[in-house]
Amino acid sequence: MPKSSVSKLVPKVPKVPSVTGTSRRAAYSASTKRALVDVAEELFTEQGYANTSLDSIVAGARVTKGALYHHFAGKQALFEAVFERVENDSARTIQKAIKGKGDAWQKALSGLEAFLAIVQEPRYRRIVTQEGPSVLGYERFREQEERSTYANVVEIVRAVLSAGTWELEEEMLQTFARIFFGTLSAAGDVVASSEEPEIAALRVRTAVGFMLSGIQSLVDAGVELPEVLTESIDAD
Amino acid sequence: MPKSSVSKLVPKVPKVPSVTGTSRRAAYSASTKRALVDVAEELFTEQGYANTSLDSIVAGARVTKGALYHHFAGKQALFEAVFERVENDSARTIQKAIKGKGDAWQKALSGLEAFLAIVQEPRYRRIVTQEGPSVLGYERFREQEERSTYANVVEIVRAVLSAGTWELEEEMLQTFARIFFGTLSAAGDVVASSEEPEIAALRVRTAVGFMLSGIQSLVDAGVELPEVLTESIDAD
DNA sequence: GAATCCTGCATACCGAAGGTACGTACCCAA
DNA sequence: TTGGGTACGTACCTTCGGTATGCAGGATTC
Repeated sequence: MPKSSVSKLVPKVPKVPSVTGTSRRAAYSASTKRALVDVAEELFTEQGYANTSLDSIVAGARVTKGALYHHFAGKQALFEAVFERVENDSARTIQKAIKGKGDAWQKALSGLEAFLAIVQEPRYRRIVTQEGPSVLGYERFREQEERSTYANVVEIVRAVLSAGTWELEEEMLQTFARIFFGTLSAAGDVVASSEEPEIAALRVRTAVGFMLSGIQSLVDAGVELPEVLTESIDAD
Repeated sequence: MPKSSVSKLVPKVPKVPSVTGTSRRAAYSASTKRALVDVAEELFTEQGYANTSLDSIVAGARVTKGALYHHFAGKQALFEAVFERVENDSARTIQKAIKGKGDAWQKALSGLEAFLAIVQEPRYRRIVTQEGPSVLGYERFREQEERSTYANVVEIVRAVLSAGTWELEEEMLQTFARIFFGTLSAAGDVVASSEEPEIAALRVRTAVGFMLSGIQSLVDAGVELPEVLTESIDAD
């Protein structure tokens, strides 16, 4: 579709740079970059990574591939930018939810609610949960995760497990956080893929609360290690 | 690379079909189909789905694309065949591990061990965990999962939770199984991505055993619902 | 056992899509 | 005003999934 005339409308310049703050040119550039990420996020969410062509993205952003390859190294780099933004947004939302809650357990429950809400968002499901590991590769996926949503879970787990009187080594806490993160992801998945999210959320809260209260009772009782497999622990 | 002469070696025909059992032709056909799945599994595991070209697959199987498209509808269908085989193998391995163990908790622990071993296999990590959801799409991914590895987890959870005296509705059990499956997947992931799998496996057993024993203590005590969020349950 | 049928491939080709090389307009500084 | 470099646009290349078609040779029928 040759539509080469009137190739770009006027983007909204956030502020008026008087002398040498942000130049006019830089503002335009940032705007088109944002537009590319916006359109990419939308199309990736709707159609998936493989089924979204760069042509459709640049068409949606009303630029050409030259612009895209000026701002990003390639399709994967563009996806990574989208991925980071979704993750950062999600992490901020969770952090807001757990901030100010005094009790560690209250934090945990608030965090659970926030996480359940986020994981139901189509963009999070598609871009982070579904396509993230495949497109970015497992290594980069975990790296990115580590710095955003997962970090919140670590803090929650740390707060909860620190309530007990026993000392906990960092490695063990990381392990616990990782596993609990998997628990939460699956929990969110149940809700998100359910035909009745409300009812499913009730069941999920029950199940997770079940596991949590089980841990809580152990922490309160001052139990240090599960008796179930005490024999296999002495090698540390 | 034109290498059209001597295009195929003699495949091993399993049995001699005397009258109308399995014809010679059909044996050849099944052999080339298996060869395609074999090579595809190997290349998908090593390079991932997107980075593996059909040309390299058919070259590895010493056939052409004509053969591939005769046996499979396309690249995705070939992946699905590989996926199914990996899942079925894994499910069988787990089932062997938990068979014959009398106690429900012994079954759970044996199943955990088997699952941890499987999820460390490169082919399972890459094909099922990493690329499965993206390539097959979430719907088909869960469908396939439902019939194989996940089914074992459901049985284990059912056995464990039936140990209590309380009755449990099916929906709640499914929810619990899904969440616990997520827990196990994350647990396996920790081990698989660790630089010291042996030590990581110890920590994982401790953490999962922790959660299990927490549940166990509640089941033994006859607790029906966690007190933590009793107020949000009465809507069922 | 000869003619026929049909399966099981091979060959050649097409179009889409990611990526690249190069040209250019225009903002900014001097 | 002029040089320079950023921020794109344009044209093209290559790879790869998919398709249409041809054909050989084992199976079937008589």
